[in-house]
Amino acid sequence: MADKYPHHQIEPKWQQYWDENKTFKAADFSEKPKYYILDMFPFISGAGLHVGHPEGYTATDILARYMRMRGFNVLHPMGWDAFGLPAEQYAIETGVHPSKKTTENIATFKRQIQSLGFSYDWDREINTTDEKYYKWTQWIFLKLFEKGLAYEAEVPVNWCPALGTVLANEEVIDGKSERGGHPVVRKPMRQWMLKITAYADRLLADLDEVEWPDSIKEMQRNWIGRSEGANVHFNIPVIEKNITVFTTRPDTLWGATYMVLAPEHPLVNSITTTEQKEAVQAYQNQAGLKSDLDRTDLAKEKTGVFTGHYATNPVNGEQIPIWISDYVLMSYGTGAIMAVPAHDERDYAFAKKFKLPIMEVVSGGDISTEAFTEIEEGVMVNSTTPDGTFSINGLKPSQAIGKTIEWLEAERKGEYAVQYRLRDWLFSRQRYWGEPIPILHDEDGGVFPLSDSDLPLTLPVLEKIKPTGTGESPLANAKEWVRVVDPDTGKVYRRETNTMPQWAGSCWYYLRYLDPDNDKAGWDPEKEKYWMPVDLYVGGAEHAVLHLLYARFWHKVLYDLGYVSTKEPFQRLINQGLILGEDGDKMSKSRGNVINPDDVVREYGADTLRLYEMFMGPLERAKPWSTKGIEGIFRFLNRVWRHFVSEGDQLQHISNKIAPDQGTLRQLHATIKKVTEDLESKSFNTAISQLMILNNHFRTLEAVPRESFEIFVLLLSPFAPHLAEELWERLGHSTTLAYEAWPEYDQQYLFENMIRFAVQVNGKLRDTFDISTDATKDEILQKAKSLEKIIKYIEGKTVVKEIVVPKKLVNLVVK
RNA sequence: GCCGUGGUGGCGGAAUUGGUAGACGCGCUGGAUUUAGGAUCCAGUCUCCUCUGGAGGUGCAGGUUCGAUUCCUGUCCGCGGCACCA
Repeated sequence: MADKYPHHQIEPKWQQYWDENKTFKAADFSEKPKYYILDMFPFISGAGLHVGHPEGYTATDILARYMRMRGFNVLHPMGWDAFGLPAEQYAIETGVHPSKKTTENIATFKRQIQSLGFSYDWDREINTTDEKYYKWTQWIFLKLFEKGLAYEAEVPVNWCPALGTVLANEEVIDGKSERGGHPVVRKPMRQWMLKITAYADRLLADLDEVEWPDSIKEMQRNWIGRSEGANVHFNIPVIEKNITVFTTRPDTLWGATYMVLAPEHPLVNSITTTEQKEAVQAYQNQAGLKSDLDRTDLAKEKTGVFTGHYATNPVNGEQIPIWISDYVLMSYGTGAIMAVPAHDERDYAFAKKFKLPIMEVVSGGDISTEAFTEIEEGVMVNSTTPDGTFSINGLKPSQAIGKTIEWLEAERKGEYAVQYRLRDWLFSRQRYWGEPIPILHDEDGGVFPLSDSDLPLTLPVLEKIKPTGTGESPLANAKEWVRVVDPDTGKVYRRETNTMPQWAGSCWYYLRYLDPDNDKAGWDPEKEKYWMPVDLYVGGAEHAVLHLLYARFWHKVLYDLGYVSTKEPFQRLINQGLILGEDGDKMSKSRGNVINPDDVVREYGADTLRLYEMFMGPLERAKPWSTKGIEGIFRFLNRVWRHFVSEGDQLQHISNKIAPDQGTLRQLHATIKKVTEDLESKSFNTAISQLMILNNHFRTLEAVPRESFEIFVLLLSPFAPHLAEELWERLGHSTTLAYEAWPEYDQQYLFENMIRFAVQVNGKLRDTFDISTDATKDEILQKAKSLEKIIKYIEGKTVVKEIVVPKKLVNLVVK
């Protein structure tokens, strides 16, 4: 191993140099154009970094370094997302306070990240659990509250009576608690909600303004789930009230043969007959145990109970039975639907199971076998009011929808409506390790926000973090903290004991990086105007919907209040794919396939790890780790080093005297072009293979001209910065190459005077030939047809078509 | 189930305004060097066949085209998300 290149010396040396010289400190305000490149900061767990983290971090680091060399003022920060479940669970199990464990874990993450030589401006490091940070998270919550976007509601949670605590979905497996296997029930509990639905239309519309992958935009659009239709009012004679349903298909009103309410619908009790009471209540209890996912999408078999009463169909006066079923969700629409089994698949399945009538109002399908749901095909039938004054018969469903809404509005039986699938954000957690919600309650149910000057509201230090047994947060155990007495009035308040979800801190961290030490404000508006928006945001695809939607929502609220100057926080977004274990499975402790970057750095060095992570394949794709693959990259860096640095530690095979030959110039400039273009398109893997090709070429030369080699070193430097800095220094430069100008290619060296053409006969490759680049089409054809192998194929046949693709191929079609 | 995404040699992958499939790397085979092993260097390496040539080949089945990994239809399988993991 003696002849391996000395990464153990080189890497710490340059990390120390960058640190001491603050090489990567980002200046607020500059003549240069700014570039804000952001990583999704890591969620801190006890497991430390795994090789999946550095994938995105390496990609952004390469681009950050590249952009500096292109003359940009680059902001590239890092911080820690450190509230959340793991530290709290650890505390419950071991008695170690979450803040202690979190501090240790952060130290590990930081050491690991720094060992990879990323060019972060460490003066901007942030930590969501730092009270100087979460003071401003709480401040934003107060802004949301003042704007009426935070409210309390009764919402079901996963309640585990045996553990005396509320569980996260993740902690519930098949209706049992992960720890102990105790039964878990859905229990309504008072919760803080954020009214993200008030921003649904803007969250949807402004997706057009950001440069994100179409697939991510599509997922967000589907998540928001805008649908247009009508609210229709059905009279319920027994209670002399209306129940409003939302439907996207008001044209099928004449086909509504029954109505379904969500089991939790507030009117269920009042419209249930005595005979049905028992069955309805049993069903309600049962439905309460299921999650929405179990109730709707995963439920193959429909269930439900008849309430015993009827509703009046507003278009024809018919009495239709009212059922309850868990495929109707209280959280979507009005919690009630009109069921049109002939033209809705779910209603069809339900009607078949409970033998309810199926009435065709759009002809064109076969409703004896399945629901017919087309709206551009088919013709409305049986759709006339009893008095004959209104009919949509004969129309296409898509035309009938609008006409029916007009009629409903005129008759005051309904109106146009837009519904979103997006639900308000359940914002409270019954946990200790989160930001305290800065709210006081009085005995009469009054809610009082703290004033800005009371912030931060810090977490009380608890001797032991343990469940309260009531479902309240462990904070409720901190009696003195919870009880607040107004010094002026003597009035007693109770602090909110719920805390914020982990998402809160990550909803605005990109703003805190702009001004991390400001204790007067979350950030300085001038700095915000200079740096925002984030020019490139890189992180895991698993955040495609939730984190990105929540952060966009907060940003828009801050925009409305004038605290930020851009409508959207993240102008460009890239999602990196998962790095899988060597066995092709997701890395996890239980599978034993986790690769620890510490081991890789020790064995091969940071540059090798960085290069390998990028060489594995396209950034966005999931790809398996390979120990053999990383050795290949290590060999490449070794070859670079050993070819140019002698045993005696002197530069070799580099000449000041010779000029580059044509072949070298062409390879060199092709490499500048390819690497530059690949960096622009984030195709890191192919950029690296091009660098390998150039190095392979260099190694065939007696000596490489110094200027050519320097260009190679600069091109390599964003990928393998330690090695590049070391070579740069040995080439006689006294300062870092981090701000050297990025090489530019010259088109003239790429020119070749001969070009290779492929010759196909009937689309099959038969031969190739070389010809001058300025050859005419006729010359090319003539040459192609004169080739021995080609003559064999066209002899005695008629050439019916001759295709010449410039600079590529000739195809002769013969009969 | 719904939404999104992917499927190319033994492996990771390359090549798409439709134009020579398999760049680069790994692995493997042979050779050089070495007391030996490792490391390093050189050459070869999609599969098959009747081998100076030819046939097949990009999950599967079709279609469009002079020509399809690329476009279209259908289908199978893997992965990510599904609102309290983040």
